[in-house]
Amino acid sequence: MSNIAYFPKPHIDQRPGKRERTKTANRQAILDAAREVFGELGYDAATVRDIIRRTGLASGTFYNYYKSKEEVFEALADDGARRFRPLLRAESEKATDFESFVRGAILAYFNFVANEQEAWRLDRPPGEPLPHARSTPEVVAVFDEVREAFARVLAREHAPPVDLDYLTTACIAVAREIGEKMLERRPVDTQGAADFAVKLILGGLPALPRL
Amino acid sequence: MSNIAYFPKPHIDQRPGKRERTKTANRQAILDAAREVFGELGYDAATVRDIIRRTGLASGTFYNYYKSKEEVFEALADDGARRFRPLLRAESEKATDFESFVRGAILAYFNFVANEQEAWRLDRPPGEPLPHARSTPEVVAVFDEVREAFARVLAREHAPPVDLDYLTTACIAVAREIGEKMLERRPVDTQGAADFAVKLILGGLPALPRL
DNA sequence: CCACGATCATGACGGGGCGTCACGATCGCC
DNA sequence: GGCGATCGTGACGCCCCGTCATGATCGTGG
Repeated sequence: MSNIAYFPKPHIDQRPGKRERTKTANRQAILDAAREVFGELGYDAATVRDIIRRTGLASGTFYNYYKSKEEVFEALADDGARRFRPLLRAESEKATDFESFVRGAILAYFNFVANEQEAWRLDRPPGEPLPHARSTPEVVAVFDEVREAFARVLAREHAPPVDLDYLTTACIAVAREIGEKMLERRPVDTQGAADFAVKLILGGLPALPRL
Repeated sequence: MSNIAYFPKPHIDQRPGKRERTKTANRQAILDAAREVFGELGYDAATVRDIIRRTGLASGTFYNYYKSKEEVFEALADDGARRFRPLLRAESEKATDFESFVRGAILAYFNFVANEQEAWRLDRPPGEPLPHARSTPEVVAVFDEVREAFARVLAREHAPPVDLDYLTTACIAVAREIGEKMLERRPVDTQGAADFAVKLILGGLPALPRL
C-alpha cells in the first residue's frame, strides 16, 4: 500500500494544470512588458501592440487578458498598491502613536518608491511623468487603510476629532508629491524627505527642519 | 485740415487687421470647444475631430493652431494658470506675513477652482478626472511665484531657512488635493477647506480645526 | 489510450482617428 | 486692382484599435 516508491502518474505533480499556468504566466508577461514599454516610451506614446510584441504573443491575445492600455496600467498601479499594503499594515501595527505611524508609513513609502524606480525605471526618458492612478481598487484600499489607521491611533491617544478625510487626503498628497520631488534629487535621500514630510504634518512650518 | 467730419476709410478703424482677428478668434474658439468636449466626453474619449467639429472649422485647421489634443489641453491649463496668477500676485503683495499670505492664496485658489467648476464643468460625467498638468509653462510659473513669495515673506519675518522647494511642493500638493476633495462635498465650503489646509501648513496636526 | 468538448492563441480584417498636403479663397499691401 | 503671402479646406494614406473565424492545445470521460 505504500506509494512512496511509485509515481502513479508519469508527469510531475504540479497543482495547477498547464492551462491555468500559461494563463497566469501570460498575464504576468503582459504586465512586465507594459512596465518596460511605459518606462521606455512613456505612457502616451506606448501602444497595445508595443506591449504585446515584447511578449512574443499575438495581438489578439492581449485582449484575452486586458480590455485596453488603460486597464493594463491600472493593473500595474493595483499591483504596486497591493505590494505596498503589507508594509503599510506592518507600520500601523507596530506604531505606538500618531507620530511613529506617520514617520514609519512615510519612510516605508519613500523607500518603496525609490526601490521601484531603481528596479524598473532605470531608463526613463526625461519626458512626461506617468499619470497618477487614484481610483483603482487597490489604491482606494490604501487610502482607506491610511484613514482607518489614523482613526485607530488618534482615538488611542485621545486626540480631538478632526476631519479624517481631509487629513488623509492631505497626508497622502504631501507624501506623493514630496516623494516625487525626492526622486529627482541626487543622491535620493529618503530619510531627509521623510523627515521633512513628517515634521510638516506633525507641526507645520515652525517644526520644519532647518537648512 | 480738420478730419473730424470725415472718415478717410469707409471701414471702422480696429487696430488688428482682419487676418489677425480671425486668427485669435479661431484659437479661442478651439480652446472653448475643447473645454466643452473634455467636460462632456472626458479627456481620454475626446477626439481632435470632436473638438474641431464644434467650431464649424475644418479638421485641418486645428493643426494650424495646435499640434495635438495634448497641446490644446496644456493650453487650457496654461489659460487657467494665467488667469489665476494675478490673484496670487495680489495676495502676495498685500500679505504682511507668512500666515496671511498662505491663507489668502489658498482661499483665492479654492474660490477660483470653485468658480471654474461652476462656470464650465456643469455637466460632468461621473467618470475619470481630467489629468493634471504639472509641466506646462504657466503652471511652472505659478509654482515659481509661490516659491518666490514664500522666500520674500519668510525672509521679512526672519524665519529660519527651510527647504523652499519641498515646502512649495507640499503646500501646492495640499491645496490641490484638498481643493479637489472640497469640490466633491455639498455644499462646497471654500472657507472650511481653506481653514483646514492653512492650519495644517502652519501648525500641523495639533492646530487642525476640531469637529 | 483515445476522442470529444472547451479553452485559448493567432493574425487577418474592417473601422476610425490622426496628421499631411495640394488646392483655392481671402487678406494685406503697393 | 493685381500680386504675393497667409490660411482654411477636406480628401488621402497611415497606423492603431478591437474583433472574430480558425486552428491548435489541454482537460476529461469513456
